[in-house]
Amino acid sequence: MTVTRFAPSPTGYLHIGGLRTALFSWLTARHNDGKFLLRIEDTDMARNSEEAKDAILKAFEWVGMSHDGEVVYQSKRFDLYQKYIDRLLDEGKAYKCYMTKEELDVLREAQMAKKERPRYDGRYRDFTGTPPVGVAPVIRIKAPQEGMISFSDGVKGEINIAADEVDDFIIARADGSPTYNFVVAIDDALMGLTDVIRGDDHLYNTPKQIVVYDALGFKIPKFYHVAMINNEQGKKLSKRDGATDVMEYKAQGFLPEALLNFLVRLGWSHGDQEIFSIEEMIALFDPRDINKSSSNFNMDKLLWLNAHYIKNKSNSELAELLKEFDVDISGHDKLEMLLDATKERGKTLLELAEQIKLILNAPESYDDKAVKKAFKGAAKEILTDFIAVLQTWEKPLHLPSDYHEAMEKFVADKEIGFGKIGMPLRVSLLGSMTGSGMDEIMAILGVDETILRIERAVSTIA
RNA sequence: GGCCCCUUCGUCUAGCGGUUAGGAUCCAUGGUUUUCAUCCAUGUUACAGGAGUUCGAGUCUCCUAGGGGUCACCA
Repeated sequence: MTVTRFAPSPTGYLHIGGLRTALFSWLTARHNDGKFLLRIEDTDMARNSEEAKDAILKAFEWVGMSHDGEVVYQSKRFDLYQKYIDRLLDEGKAYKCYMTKEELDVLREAQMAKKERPRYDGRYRDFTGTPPVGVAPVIRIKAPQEGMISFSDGVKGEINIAADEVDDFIIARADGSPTYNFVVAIDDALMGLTDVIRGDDHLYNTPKQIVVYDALGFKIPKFYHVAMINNEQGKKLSKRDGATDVMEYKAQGFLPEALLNFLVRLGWSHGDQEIFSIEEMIALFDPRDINKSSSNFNMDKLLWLNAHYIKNKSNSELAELLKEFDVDISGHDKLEMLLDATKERGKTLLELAEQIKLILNAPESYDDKAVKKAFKGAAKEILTDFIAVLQTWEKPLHLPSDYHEAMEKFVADKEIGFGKIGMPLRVSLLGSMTGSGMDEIMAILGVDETILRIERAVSTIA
C-alpha cells in the first residue's frame, strides 16, 4: 500500500511551498487509496513551538487535506531512537567521536583555507585508545568510504553521489539527542513510507539517509524531490514577497480549492487542463509527472482561479464564507439576487464583500468625477421624474426584470437614451460609476430604499 | 570553491526525432453590456548559446553561460 507523509518542523507557519509538497504527497496517497501521514519533526527542542504546530494543523484543516492516523511527534520517540543508536554502536556501525565542536571548527577552517571541502576527517572511526577525559562524545555513523551512493529519484532521475561526499555524520549529539537525518530515516522506515515526496533542498540528505537505511537493514523508499517555488521575480520566496503563510491567503479571501488548483499546476500538469477539482486531481495525479525545474509564483493566475471558483460556488456557500469578511447576509431575503449581482465582479471574497457592502450601505459620499459626468444637464429632473414613475408604477416591482421594464418605459416616454437615466441613477444609488446592473440593485434595495437614495442624491448633490 | 540539479512565450505549462511549437494567464484590440465586471472573438510574444549525432533535433550527446540547491552537535 502506498504510504506518503508530510513532515514539517514546527518552527513557523505552513509555507506555501510546503503546502504544495504536502499536496503532492496527499494526492499520491489518495490516488492509490493509500495513507497520508503527518509527522512533526521536533527533535530540536530549542526551536520548536506549540503555536507553530497548531498553525500548521490549522492550515491543513482549512485546505481540507486530511491525514490518516495520529500525528507522530519525534520528540516522543527518543527512547526508540536510542535503541537504534545502541544497536549500531554494538554492531560497530557507529562509533563515539570525542572531537569537540571547537576542534571541528578549527579543522574546518584549515580545510577551507586550503580550498578543500570542509569535512570530518574520520579520526575516531577506528579509535581504540583511551578517550580524552571530560569530553562528552557524539555518535557518528560509519558511511561508506568509497564507491557511489546511488538512487533513482522519481523526479530528477538517477542520482549518483560519490561516497566520499558523505561524511561519517553525527547521529547523536553530545547530549545524547538524535539528529535529523538519523531519525527521519528511522521514522520513514518504521512508519512504512513507500514514497517520500519532499523539497529538493533535501536531495543531499538522501544519501545520508540511505546510509542509515543500509546500516539498519531497512527497505529504501522511493524518493521524489520537488523543485522550489520562487517569487514572481524568480527569486527565492521570502516574507517580503507578501503572503507566504498559507493562512494569509484565507485572510485575503482566497478559496482553498483555488489555492490548491493553483499549486497543483506549479510543477505538474495534465495536458492543457487548467481547472482541476479535488476529485480530478486525485484521479489524475502521478508524482512521476512532476517537473524537474522550479516555478514562479503568479498572483494573476491565482486571482483568475479564485474568481473562477467564486463564480461557481453556490450562493448559500458564499454567504457562509462571507461571514469571515464582515458581511452577514445569511438572513437577507434578497440573498440570491445580491450574490447573483456581485459574484462575477469579485476576484476574492474580500472584494466580493466590498461589492456587497457598496450595495447594502447607502453611499456616504458621491465620487466627484462620477458626479461631474453623470449630473450634468437635466439629470436631477430626470431622476425626480423617475421617482414619480416608481411611485405610480402599477405592476409589481420585485424582480430585476420588473425594474427593467419600468426603466424601459421611462426612457421611451421621455425619448432619452438609457445613459441619461442610468448614469445619474447609478451615482445616486451607489455613489460611483461602476458596479452591478441597475435593475438588480433596485430589486435588491426595494422601491422605498431606491427612492430614498435618489431623493437624497438629488438634494445633496450641488 | 567542491558536488548535485535546472533552463520552451513576461509567468504557469504541452511537447516524449518529422507540429504553421499548442493551451492558460497577463497585455492589446473588437463584440456583448445603460457603467464596471463577466462572457465571446482576434492578436503580440518562446525552444539560453554553441558544437555534434541524424535524411531530419525543442526533443539524443557534449561544451559554455545563467539560475538554484547543498556542504552543521538546524530541520
